[in-house]
Amino acid sequence: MHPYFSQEVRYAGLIQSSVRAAFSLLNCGRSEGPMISAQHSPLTRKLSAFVALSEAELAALERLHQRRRTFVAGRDMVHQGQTDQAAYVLSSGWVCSYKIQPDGTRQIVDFQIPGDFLGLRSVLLRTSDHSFEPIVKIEAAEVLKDDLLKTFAETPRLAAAILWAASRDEAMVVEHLVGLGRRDADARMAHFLLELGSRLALVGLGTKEGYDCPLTQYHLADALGLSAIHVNRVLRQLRESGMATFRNGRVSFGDRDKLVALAEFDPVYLDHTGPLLI
Amino acid sequence: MHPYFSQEVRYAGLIQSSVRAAFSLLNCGRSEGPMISAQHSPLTRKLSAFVALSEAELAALERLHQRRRTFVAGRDMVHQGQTDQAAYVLSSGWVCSYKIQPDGTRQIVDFQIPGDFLGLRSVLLRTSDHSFEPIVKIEAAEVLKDDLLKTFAETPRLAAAILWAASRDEAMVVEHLVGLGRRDADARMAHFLLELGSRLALVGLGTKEGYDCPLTQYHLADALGLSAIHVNRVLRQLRESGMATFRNGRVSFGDRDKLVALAEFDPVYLDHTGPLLI
DNA sequence: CGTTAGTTTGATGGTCCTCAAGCACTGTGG
DNA sequence: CCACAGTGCTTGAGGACCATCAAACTAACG
Repeated sequence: MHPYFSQEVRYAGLIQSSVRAAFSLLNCGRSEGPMISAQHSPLTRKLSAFVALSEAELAALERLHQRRRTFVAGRDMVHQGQTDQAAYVLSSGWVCSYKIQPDGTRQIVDFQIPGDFLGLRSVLLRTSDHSFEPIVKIEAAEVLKDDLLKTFAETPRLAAAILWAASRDEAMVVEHLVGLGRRDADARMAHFLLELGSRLALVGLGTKEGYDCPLTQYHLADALGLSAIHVNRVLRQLRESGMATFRNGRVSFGDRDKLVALAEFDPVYLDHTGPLLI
Repeated sequence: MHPYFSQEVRYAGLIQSSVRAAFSLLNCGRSEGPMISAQHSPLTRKLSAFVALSEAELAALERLHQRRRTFVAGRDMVHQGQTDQAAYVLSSGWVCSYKIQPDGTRQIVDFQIPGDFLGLRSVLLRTSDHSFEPIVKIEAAEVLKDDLLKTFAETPRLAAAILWAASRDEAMVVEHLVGLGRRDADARMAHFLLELGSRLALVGLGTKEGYDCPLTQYHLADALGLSAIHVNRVLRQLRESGMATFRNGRVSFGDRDKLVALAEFDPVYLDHTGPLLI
């Protein structure tokens, strides 16, 4: 027998399930389902905002969180070029994915917050070409290939929901690119704070008023393509104009409408609820 | 029967094939195959650079190009939010994908050159959230869902090769983001010209010396996050320093090593030949 | 209590944008 | 054939935005 055969069959099962699931989603809409509360994992809360999951699916999702691991802040979880077999679901803490330039400067591509996947692509397609670093001590559920495949095979609609989440992540990267190219520092910061707020609210870690945020001004600088010093000035200006305050690890929105106008923030790219497969 | 059933089965077949194919690729390497010449389509040339394709696969690839269509320059092929059933393979001409900001500014996310797919994701996953505009009159092969599925089912290694190409496109977007965040105008331009050169050379549309390029300085500006005026000055500087000339629709490399050094151009993200699924 | 990481502020200067205008080329219509 | 408009390229001058350098300040921590 072909040495890869068993894996091959499993992969086929995975994606076959996910495709079937996508069609199921077309017919379910956001109908009523089990109540989602703070006891559920962030990933569950995120997916439940867009897809009504059954009790069985909820249970399967929670089972994905069995292999709990922790990582200390500051040491890379995944390096460029590493072909890591496992993906992770972040359950608490923050991570950033970034690339280092030859001249030593760093560009942060995206942040991962609880409920987000890490390294999903390195499992499904190829090695990651950027690195992952925990920003604080994090807790993540290691998801081995086999666990993932098993879950997907048993609860195929989950596969579709997770692929949907991956596609949303891609849209965020594109929006990030647009911000770097065509927004000034103020609008970039405003947009960033608002996007993060929307993402966190989805997993119960923030409200319209604000959210806790462990990022330093250096993180913001590396994400937004600015110097840390200028980040500080921009934050001061947002604070003094009453739009938003970022102090002591807490982001507080003041005049949210003004902030949205400054950022030209249009959250459709975060909220696309349309069918996954047409 | 479920109204989507037949499509569902086809999708499952598609992805199942592609997964099986990915494993096949693991065992083939870049072994010898049929000779690839300029008579083949650009897509064929691109994929053949990384995967040895059989005669049958080559023939299937060419058959994908049957439904030829042309589009005039300047009018959008796909609008944001449009759920288009078809994807396209570009066979001649250039296209750009972009997003328009509320304030009217434009950010070009990527350019498509012959051999590239357009709207592949809108077929497989969801509606595109950016627009596509032909830069010159183009010729593209319309690939209907059913054609694609049939091809993939019959020649599964093609599915893997095409997924590989999609993953490469994603890596280019990330690299673009890094450039906007952390490179100055000169390095950004140098990097852009080099990347484009590598991509074009892969489909036989350029050499180490240079390539034809229909982009205006406004296109460059919108892609690189600069003003058209500054693009002009940067091009002049590259020209006067003998590194590269962009005039009359032609990019000519002068001192390529110097250009690579200026851009800190490291083409690994374009050349990753590793296994697709591990 | 010294060290380190992170924040804050000021001063200076470079990069790149904006406004303005001229030039080259192409196609169109009188 | 020439006037004219349209598109794209080129150059100059002035100024906004943001980086860099320098340094003080706070809080956490062993």
